[in-house]
Amino acid sequence: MSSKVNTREKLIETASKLFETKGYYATGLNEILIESGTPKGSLYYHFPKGKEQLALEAINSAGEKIKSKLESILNSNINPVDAIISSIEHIATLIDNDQKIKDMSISLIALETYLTSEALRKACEEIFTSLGSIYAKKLINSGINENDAYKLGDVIAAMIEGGMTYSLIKKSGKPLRLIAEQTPKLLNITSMETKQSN
Amino acid sequence: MSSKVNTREKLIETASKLFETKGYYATGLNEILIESGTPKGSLYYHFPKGKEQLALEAINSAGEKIKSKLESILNSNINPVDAIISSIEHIATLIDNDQKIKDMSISLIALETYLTSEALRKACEEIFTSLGSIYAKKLINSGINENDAYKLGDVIAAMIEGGMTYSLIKKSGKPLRLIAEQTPKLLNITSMETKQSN
DNA sequence: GTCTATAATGAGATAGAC
DNA sequence: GTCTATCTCATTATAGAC
Repeated sequence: MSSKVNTREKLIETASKLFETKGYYATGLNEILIESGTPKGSLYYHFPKGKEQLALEAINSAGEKIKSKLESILNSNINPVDAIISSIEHIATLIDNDQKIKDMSISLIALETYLTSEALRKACEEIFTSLGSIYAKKLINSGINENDAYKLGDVIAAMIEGGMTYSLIKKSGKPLRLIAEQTPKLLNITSMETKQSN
Repeated sequence: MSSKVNTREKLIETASKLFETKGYYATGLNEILIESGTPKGSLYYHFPKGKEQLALEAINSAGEKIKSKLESILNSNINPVDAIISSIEHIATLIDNDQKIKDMSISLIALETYLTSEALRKACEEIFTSLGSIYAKKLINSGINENDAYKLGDVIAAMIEGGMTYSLIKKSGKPLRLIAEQTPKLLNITSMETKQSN
């Protein structure tokens, strides 16, 4: 039962949480070390390239969590519109209860780093693309044609990302709930168009 | 012709640009001073409370620019749907040409500071609220009822904010253009509903 | 009001013992 | 693989001459 894997994982876990909530530049390496109970030497053994390398792994870890959580929520509703709406309301509830981002969004670290680190930018880009695809696939399952579905998936993903920013800054899930309320308009027209041709 | 006002304004201007693009924590006071050609002593004369006070004024300055720019674009189209679409496409073009935020979004500094500075959080919240209202007022002018208009205004503002994040990270105006393309669906239904009762 | 020098702290990173 | 001591540099902020 060595700490071979655990130390590394614990570091990524802690870094992921702090980078997501406080941001990349506001989070010091020392803070990550103290909160994870790791000495500095171990960090540089596991992540020789330092903070940026740790951030890359933290972003990927956060991305996996966000993606799998979204997929699981979407899968609990057969109807894609209901599924997407409840995924939005789920985040709104999280923000109302606990006033910060945890396994919800990488917007902060993405905006902080896209100009300074191409590696981190690309990691964030891939996650954003994946989220759009997850929404798109749910729509495809309900009969919307692929082209429309991928367009809508990206629009929905971006809209929710913006909604999270609004909700966090306003300290209220309301902006997200307004988005949830308007979402059917975005989806129904497309699904009607495809169904009209039947 | 003293620098009484100019030094102060120049500092706010420079800080505003750097905070918007690089972020609050990644931007050092020294960087602001060098780029604006101001000695450190002057900064603390004009902003005794230091970086946070400067940031507050920088956020408000950026907010005013963003708001007035949006209003001017929306006013150049009578039709509210066309106006909103072209405001989105305008930002998309800016991002395609110049790969960073300038007088477009305060999302970055908002997400960086909402947990650590209530003053900055409130400043950002006010701007987000104002942007929603600007879209709402354009919709009200076209006959949409006030209640729906304010809901839609916030949704549109949040959606565009998320679209900017997506476009910046993807280094492409495409996400914003997809949003512009889908926007009529969001707006037409409401406007149809209100017009159907005529 | 302006400017320079400097303090005080904390950051990221490294060296080397164990 | 782990841990500690330390280096270097950049940060925000202050003191005091002009």
